[in-house]
Amino acid sequence: MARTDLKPISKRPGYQAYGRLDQMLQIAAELFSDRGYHGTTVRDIAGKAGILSGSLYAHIRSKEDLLYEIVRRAADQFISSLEALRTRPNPPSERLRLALRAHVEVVAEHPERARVFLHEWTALRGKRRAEVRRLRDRYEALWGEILGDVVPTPDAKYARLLVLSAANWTYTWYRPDGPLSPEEVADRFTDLLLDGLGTKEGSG
Amino acid sequence: MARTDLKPISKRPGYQAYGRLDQMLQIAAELFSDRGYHGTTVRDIAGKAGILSGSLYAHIRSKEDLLYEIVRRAADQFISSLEALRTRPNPPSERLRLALRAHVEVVAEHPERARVFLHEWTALRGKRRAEVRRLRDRYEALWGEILGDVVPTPDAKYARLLVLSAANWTYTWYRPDGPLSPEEVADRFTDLLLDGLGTKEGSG
DNA sequence: CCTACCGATCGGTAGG
DNA sequence: CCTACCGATCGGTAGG
Repeated sequence: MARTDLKPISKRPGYQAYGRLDQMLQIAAELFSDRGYHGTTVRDIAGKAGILSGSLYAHIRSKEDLLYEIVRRAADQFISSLEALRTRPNPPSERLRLALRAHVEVVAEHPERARVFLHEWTALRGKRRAEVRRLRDRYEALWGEILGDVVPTPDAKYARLLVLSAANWTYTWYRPDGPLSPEEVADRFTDLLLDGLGTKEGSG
Repeated sequence: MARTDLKPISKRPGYQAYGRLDQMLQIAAELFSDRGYHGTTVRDIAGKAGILSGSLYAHIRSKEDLLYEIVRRAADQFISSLEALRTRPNPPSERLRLALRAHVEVVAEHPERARVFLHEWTALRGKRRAEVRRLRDRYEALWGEILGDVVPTPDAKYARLLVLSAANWTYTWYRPDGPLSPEEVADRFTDLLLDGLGTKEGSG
């Protein structure tokens, strides 16, 4: 399970180091999110980085390297933010609230990475695509754990789908510069999910 | 507001007529859904239709014509299926149930068109993109009407986001050949949304 | 709908 | 990271 195919010029620790490679990954994530993987050219990416397209290949081996690395790191963020909650001894409904907060916060922090993780990953092929699918399955399994403690078993499947839908769709509408904080969004969703929205019945 | 830029060779009534153009739209929808608009070539489309790429242009003026026409027709389906419910005098929660059924049924009938409508539309540019955005806004406004009758005003905004998330995310996981009927999915979601999923509390 | 193409652009490389 | 490319493929067209 090769961790990455990026050129081993230097062993950079993480996304936040802001070396040249990290900068290129950030630029690529924005463009892939905006125009899609196939709608983005290596010249677009190089141009935004202030270099010529050929020079990109001093840092990467292929365009797909960039997509893979963005997706893999985003998956790590989503997964580890949920795993961090497992150790805390909270009641199930509180764990649901914290999990939704964690998810929306990851989306809010880097919407472009979230979008690439949740959609553009389909442009990956072969082994890398299969690996990303496993990461996605793992993330969904973590949600299954959380929901299994909240909802009776026969409903847990639909509950998981419902919660994941709400969580995953956020990247299509949430704007970090908008009026809603990630926490506010997550808490409203949690309240509506736990209590239900049927509070006006009989009036129609 | 030009309705279409397709060549006016013949005035075909609708999608179900299965003339040559409709067949090409169906093929294009499947490929766009599968590989994305930019990931699909006109040679892919022509190949699946059993002709050469140049021959496509006897039916269309550009590749974008195909995308636009698929998206426009899909939008019509989603919108009219919700508008059809407005005339019926149902209680609000029942209208929510019927609306979710209608949405999931449209997704289930043609998942590839739903996917193109809900995602690949972003590949459209200029006027066509703006027009599709208006169609999407209109669809969301119809949901706003429905939710406004179910939920108290301050929560209606989040309720609409929650329901639309559940509805719109279905195309990513729903499989027509799977064990779940559209109605079953919609009804489970409706029950969970109306009643809430917090039924195990205190056990964790 | 085919034959036969076109200019533009694509991802990527060699050699500095 | 640049100069200078490469072969392949792209969306699309002219003329039948």
